[in-house]
Amino acid sequence: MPELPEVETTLHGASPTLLHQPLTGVTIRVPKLRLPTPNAANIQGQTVINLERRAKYILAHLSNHTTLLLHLGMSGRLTINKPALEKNDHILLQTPKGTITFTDPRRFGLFLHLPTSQLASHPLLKNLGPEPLGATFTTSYLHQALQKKSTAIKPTLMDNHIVVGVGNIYASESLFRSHIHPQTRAHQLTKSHLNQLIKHIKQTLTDAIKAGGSSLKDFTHSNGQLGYFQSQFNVYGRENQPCHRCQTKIKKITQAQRATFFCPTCQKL
DNA sequence: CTGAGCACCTGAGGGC
DNA sequence: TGCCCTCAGGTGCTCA
Repeated sequence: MPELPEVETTLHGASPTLLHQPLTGVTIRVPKLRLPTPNAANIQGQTVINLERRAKYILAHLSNHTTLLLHLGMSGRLTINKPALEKNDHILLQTPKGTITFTDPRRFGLFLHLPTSQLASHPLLKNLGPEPLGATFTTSYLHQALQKKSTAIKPTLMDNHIVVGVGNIYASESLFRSHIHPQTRAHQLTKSHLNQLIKHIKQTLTDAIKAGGSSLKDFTHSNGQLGYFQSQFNVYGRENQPCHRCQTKIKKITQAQRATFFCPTCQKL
């Protein structure tokens, strides 16, 4: 999937087609993604009055006090004005500016239609931690949040209760930049470690957003262009290749059933 | 409450 | 060519 930078890039890519536009055509071609999909008739004709991102969700607020909640899952993608309908094109949103197609082969994505007033208390949203790029994601917050966490820092960074939007790629990349070993127990990190970590999470995500998101197998910009942050990865996907900093071979391990990449020399336990 | 493991699902790529 | 295995960006549920 798309991690936070890809979601952010997708949102910006789709915005000119959707924002302040009426949804003149809505086609929903799949009964359920991760959860059942809504009835197109309830969405059609509404105008998109605002677009925002929360964690990896894209929220499209509609004129009738309802909101479309979109999550790209692992393999979801939005494309503008796709020339032909293909397999796994699940949802089409048409406005006078163009058509947005939501494609998601694995169907781990989400498309829900909810009253806007219910968003804050919705089970998927109510327990989310702070935004990594927000002002409340600080060293003292993280220190407090990790105090009782004896789990390894890498999977902990991917826990949405602690902080949202840090996925498998950027967790590894941020830890590398911070010189922190991914297996370090979260509560053992000092404030100085956490200060570095916060700084590098923000920096890594910001760099990736500037670069237009990473271009992994299933991700392209909404306009079809490829992001190029991928070429800047220091550790992710680089098993056995030399560390950019010290030439040691990058190691791959498994944590919480997910691949973790790190440099055993630069990142000490 | 916590942490570990499994679940959802398709498609790409490697080995034989 | 084809079969089988493993792996992939996420995240919520169940069970011990």
